[in-house]
Amino acid sequence: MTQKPPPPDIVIGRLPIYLRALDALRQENSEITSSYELGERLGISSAQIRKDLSHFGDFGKQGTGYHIPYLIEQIQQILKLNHRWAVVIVGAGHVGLALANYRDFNQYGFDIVGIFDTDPAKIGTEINGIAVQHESRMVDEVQRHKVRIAMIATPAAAAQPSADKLVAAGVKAILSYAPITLNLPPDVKVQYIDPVARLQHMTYYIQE
Amino acid sequence: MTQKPPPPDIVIGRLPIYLRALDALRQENSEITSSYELGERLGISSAQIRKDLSHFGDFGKQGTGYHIPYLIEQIQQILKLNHRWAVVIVGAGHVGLALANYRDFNQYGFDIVGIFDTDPAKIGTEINGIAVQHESRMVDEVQRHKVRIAMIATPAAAAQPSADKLVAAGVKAILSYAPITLNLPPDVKVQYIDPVARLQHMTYYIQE
DNA sequence: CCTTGTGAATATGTTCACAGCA
DNA sequence: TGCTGTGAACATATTCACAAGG
Repeated sequence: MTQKPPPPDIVIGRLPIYLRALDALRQENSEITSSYELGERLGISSAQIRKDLSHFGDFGKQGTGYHIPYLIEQIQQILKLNHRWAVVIVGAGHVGLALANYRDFNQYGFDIVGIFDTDPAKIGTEINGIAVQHESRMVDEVQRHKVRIAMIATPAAAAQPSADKLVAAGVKAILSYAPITLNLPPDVKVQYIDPVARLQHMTYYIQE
Repeated sequence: MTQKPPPPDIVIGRLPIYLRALDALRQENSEITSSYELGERLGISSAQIRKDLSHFGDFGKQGTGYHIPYLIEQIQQILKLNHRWAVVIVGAGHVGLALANYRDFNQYGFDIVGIFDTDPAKIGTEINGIAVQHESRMVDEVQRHKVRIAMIATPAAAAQPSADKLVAAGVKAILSYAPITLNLPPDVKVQYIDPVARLQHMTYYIQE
């Protein structure tokens, strides 16, 4: 198994899903699984799982399947999850607060090291043990903690300027909850989470 | 322009994004736009926008472009956004509360008509004018309000049973924040929002 | 000119189906 | 036998490039 072209982004996007399913299987004390079992759980074809994994190595054994702890280990390595990541949150509104309180980030290796806002009334309040700081402190703090990942939870109008500051301070990945398309250098990855758009997508299919 | 095959789902998923951009343009008092301008704003090729829209009709004028209010109207109609939708939230933890407080749902035509949880301590508390009710009341309330859309914000273990109850009560679309793949009848649409998976996707690309 | 709508060409993604090995 | 890994076949999605109309 060798191939020059980088693995497709869509494949990278499925690895976290596989990881999730593998974690659940481990919790159930399984040692071994197969592309068929994984596929069944995830509603994905077994062939797709095998082909996806084959981009990164030969992780399975013919006739047997995949050793769960080993495969988890490998996927974590591929996704660079074998160390913790520092993350900041921009915006301390309802979304920012929910993110700060979300325990899964810590559990999966992401440490919230700062929350920033421009509203003086919010500065100094503590969320989940982290003090809200003024956004003017953001660039310094991002550099000090070598933060590479940010979550933007500001109003739409504030998102682009905040993103620019984050990028200038060294951030390389942004998860944005603001409903606008951000303009960023090509080496910075962005992902958008837009619940309203997701609902609007589904209404198309609902019969009246 | 005629075509038998239904428009691809991926195209439906982009319509809300187009709507968002058109709304922004309208706010800036533009009357007319082009596939080029839209594409520029959204980081999408103009050809893709034209082809996407062509699945539903001839909305533009050669040499001129698209009339913004007209195109907004048309897309809203396609996505069935020309009336309001009743929505329930399952789970009154941090995520459920953030969703309940999120003003955009109301602004874009989605009315939160109920929030449900199983924790006795939460029952009766009010969020954004909506009382949290016990989950045992959920099926009745969903039927009473003819709810077709639900957002699930429960722990992973509770998500599938909740989804089953929702579907039994008539829900046709589920936006799930629980990190598991739900098993549902084919006429029920699901979308997942999983911030941890999104972060894990992006870490792949971050150079150390 | 400018911009749409669209076949044709290309690129990307998924599934099939099976050789090969435990 | 039971499962992986993978070329080949197929299906889907995107871009090209241009005729036609304002």
